[in-house]
Amino acid sequence: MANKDTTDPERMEKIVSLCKSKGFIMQSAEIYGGLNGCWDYGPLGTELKRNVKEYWWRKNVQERDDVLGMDGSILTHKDVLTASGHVGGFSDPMCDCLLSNARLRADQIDPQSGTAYHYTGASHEESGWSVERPFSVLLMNANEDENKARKTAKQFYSKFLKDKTIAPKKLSLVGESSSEETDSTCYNPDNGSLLTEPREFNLMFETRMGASAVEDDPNAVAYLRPETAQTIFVQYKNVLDASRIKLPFGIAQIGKAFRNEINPRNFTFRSREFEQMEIEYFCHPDDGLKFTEEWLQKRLAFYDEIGVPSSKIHVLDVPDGERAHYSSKTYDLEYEFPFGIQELEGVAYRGDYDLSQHVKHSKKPLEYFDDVTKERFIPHVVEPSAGCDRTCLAVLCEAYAEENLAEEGAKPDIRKVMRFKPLIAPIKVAILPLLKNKPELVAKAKEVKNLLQPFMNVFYDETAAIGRRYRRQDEIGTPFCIAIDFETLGEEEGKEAFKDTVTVRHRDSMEQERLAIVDLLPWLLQRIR
RNA sequence: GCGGGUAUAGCUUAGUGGUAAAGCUCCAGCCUUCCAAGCUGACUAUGAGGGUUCGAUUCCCUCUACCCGCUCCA
Repeated sequence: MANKDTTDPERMEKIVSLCKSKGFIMQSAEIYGGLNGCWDYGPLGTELKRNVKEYWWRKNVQERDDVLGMDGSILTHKDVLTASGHVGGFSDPMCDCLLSNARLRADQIDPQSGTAYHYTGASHEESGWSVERPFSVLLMNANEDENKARKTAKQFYSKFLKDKTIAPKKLSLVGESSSEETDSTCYNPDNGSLLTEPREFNLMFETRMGASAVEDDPNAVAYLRPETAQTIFVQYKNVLDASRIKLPFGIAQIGKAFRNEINPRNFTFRSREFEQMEIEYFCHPDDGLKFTEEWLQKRLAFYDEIGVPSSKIHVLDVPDGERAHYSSKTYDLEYEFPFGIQELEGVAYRGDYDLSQHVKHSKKPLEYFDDVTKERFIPHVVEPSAGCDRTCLAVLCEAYAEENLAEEGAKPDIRKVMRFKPLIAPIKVAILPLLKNKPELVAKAKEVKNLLQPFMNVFYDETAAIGRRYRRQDEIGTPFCIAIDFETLGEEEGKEAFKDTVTVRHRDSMEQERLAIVDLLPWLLQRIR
């Protein structure tokens, strides 16, 4: 593992700020104070995300003979997620220590025996302060007496003091205290403090379907899917039968998934609502590991093509014990975000776990029959599962750049540039008449705009000076700017040959070249795909 | 979920228990023949809710969101 610190909070702040001010990504429901862990994509962010998804779809579905698409429902039958293990195994009961706030897994606490002392509250006579709240302490060593328990209890009650200058020992415990011998998992083994009741942390959003009259009907429960994968497994047989495809083949899906994360963090990186781009690739059991390696390479190439170079991606071969129990091989693709090295995608060899679970729970046969070898088996699955929002965030982070264009010694002139690959850029080309108060230039520019608009996302701008307009496009990552000038009109003495040509200005180099208007469309199409 | 921090205009920041300031951006106009020129003008803000107060953006409480550290992450 690389231990060098790649974090850069200031850079991240600038990126977040640019995302908002330019309309890439905004906080959800901002005017109402925001919704925790939810984000909205603005006009440019939406274009960017569409481009990422469309390119992913093109490369992984349309340009392959062995991958088919689907689009499953978000509301998910509870039995599907029971079979997958999400309903039962996805939640660990957790307890919090009332004294230290440490969080413990309830099923990992060993029973402690000793004498439990119970208190009902505490007060501070001089200030008149008091609190009523039951609390208990377990003394686990025979050589400790109640003074130890009282001391711990006072520490607990002192947490409720507003005046932090009052020492815990100045408090008086109130109410009847009682004690008994016990053997219990209700106490923190480290300090004897009472723990909270075990609480379930299921990360799935639960909802109820149908009329409100059935509110208590357990059969009305449905979930927002916590991953897109299960909708694929559940439809695997239907897709197979409907499409006449043969193993090995994949089913791809782009769609929303939802997890009630305890702690959303890092801008859009960990959100409660997020979009996945997943392929479940079904194959013969003998081929699983081979395809895992193949998909890893394919996925790395993909990131490179959209502007996230492999040099910034760390491939983690997830070691034994850290993989999901059903996976015998998992690669995590991690990107050097400004807030740390974090996972973009997992390529997991899931064996036949998912399909077998659905066979077991649905009692429907999901075997594959190979007509050539006469074999009947449950296919194994390789799953490249990418986070779409994370990918977009990585693209944004990677694209962000600042340049100082000023001469040495002069005051800095900072150019902000989003160096998106043209393929991914929200706007492909900006059409700019050199001046707006010359109607011929404006008319010609609009002509060029109308020529290109049916084929790509273009932007027309006639306000302000041309240099300013170039910089504006730099900030939102438009790779090409077309300027319509007087030479375009063919009115310049001695430059009649330039009639119906324009200058194309390149975002990254700021260099310009002259192209005939008739050549523009093919020239651009070649560069934006 | 715990601890710490933050919240003033689209962005970045001032400031104050008594009319909230600036730069940039944006918009309109003038000007402008290729990289944020200049001039004029306009718009826009104290996260939400309570409390104290004659008066709160400022002090207090609660909530919400964001950031950092834990924790968690099938």
